Amino acid sequence: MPDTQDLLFRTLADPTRRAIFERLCRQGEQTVGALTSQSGVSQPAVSKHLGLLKQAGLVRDRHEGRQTHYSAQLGALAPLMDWTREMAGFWESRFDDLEDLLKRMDQ
Amino acid sequence: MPDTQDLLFRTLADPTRRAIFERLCRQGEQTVGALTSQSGVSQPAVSKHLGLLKQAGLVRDRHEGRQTHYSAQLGALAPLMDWTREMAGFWESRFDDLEDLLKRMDQ
DNA sequence: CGAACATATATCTGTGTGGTTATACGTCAA
DNA sequence: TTGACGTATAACCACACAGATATATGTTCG
Repeated sequence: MPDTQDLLFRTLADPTRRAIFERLCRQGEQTVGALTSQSGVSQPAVSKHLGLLKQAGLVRDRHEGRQTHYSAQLGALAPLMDWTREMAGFWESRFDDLEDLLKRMDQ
Repeated sequence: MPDTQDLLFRTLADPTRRAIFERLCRQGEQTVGALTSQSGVSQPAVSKHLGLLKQAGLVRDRHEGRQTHYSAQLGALAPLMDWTREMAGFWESRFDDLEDLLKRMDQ
């Protein structure tokens, strides 16, 4: 069972899938057909990508007649932002430590 | 030729590789041996991961005698933060648009 | 020099997964 | 009900790639 960050990174690692997600972010809710027409891959491939995006919590689906509308769930990106900030934070704290050390050495 | 974001996402998608990078972020510069001892995979595997991390600009290497020291290059995470912010930005702007629409409808 | 060590490269293998086509499932219109 | 449509699922294939083992490259020490 992969943790949330792993699932997010793995899900967004594929260019086609990420492009679909980006499109949903930029242009809002879209049907599978609309997404397929600009994806460069077949409709089943798009459905599969959407399934994985949904599994990662990155999209919602809404059924309306025979169409399915998908939309981005931006909240799902939070763990990614947290992770990035955390990594940057570790770096900065180590940098501060170094700075302190240099200051003490300077005395 | 993959763009920077694609390379970043793909590089960080692997759990073993991401763990190595995290360790370098948390604990600073490490030798290949030190990284190997806690990675759960073989030394060649670690070397290969470090090679990919380096290719993505996420780590630097410094040779000292027969050891190689690796350290995290946090600047390389910037495109990732930019992308995340961009996606969140699109979402917010669409939210603002909706708000505007509702306001106009309210009049 | 030769041996132990640290890391990198070579080669191979198994598997995960993105892609396809074919088909099933649900919905709307006639 | 029949047929067209929109989407999802099934079955299959090809390929990328993470991992292993074996070996090469380079370094320190005796």
